Amino acid sequence: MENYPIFFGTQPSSSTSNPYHFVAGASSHDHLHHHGQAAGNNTGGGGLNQGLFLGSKQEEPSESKDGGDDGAGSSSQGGGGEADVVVGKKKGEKRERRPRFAFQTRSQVDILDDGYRWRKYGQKAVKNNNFPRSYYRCTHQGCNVKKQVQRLSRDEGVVVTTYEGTHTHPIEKSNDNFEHILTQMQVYSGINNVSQTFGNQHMFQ
DNA sequence: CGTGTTTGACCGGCGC
DNA sequence: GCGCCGGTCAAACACG
Repeated sequence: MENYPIFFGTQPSSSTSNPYHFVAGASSHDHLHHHGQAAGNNTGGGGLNQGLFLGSKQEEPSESKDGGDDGAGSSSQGGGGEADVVVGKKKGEKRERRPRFAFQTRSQVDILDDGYRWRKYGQKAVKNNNFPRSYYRCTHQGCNVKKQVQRLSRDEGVVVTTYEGTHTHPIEKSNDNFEHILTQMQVYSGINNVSQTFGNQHMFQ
């Protein structure tokens, strides 16, 4: 994998009941997007409709592709939380650029349910990592959003999730877990190492 | 029977 | 040009 601008603060955070701990990467020019419908759902405490996170794009000179152990070793990366992906098939065709957003979570489970339905379409063992990387695709028709889930070999409690693309449809189901996640999600923006905690979903609109 | 997972093959980009 | 490596395909399989 390339060098994603992921900020990763290894906080010891063993805060108990919640299995998820977000440590997300974002640039100083945060441009979070919200795709879910505004209405809440009838789950009482729910009401969170969460779209894909989008950061600002920032080209970054990738160092060495298969350099050191990616993820675990290289923790000093700066920049936005989004990288452009070229999905060009033919030379004549315009190359489609889709946003990427990578973040890391502390989770016991590999699959964190973010409210969308994902279909697994591949799994590969990557170099310098004992754990395989899983490839998922959104099952909604016409929605090309993909995501990769990878666990760090160094710290198996850390799961790196990389979203690619934006959902063109509202979220399918509410997720109390994800809402709970958001409350503890921390974004390390920029060089100042300023962390910011999401307290509510108003952040995403 | 519909939907999602598993898993080896295949392919393209990139470095040497 | 060749080989490595990451990403995707697709057929078989599992499960409700």
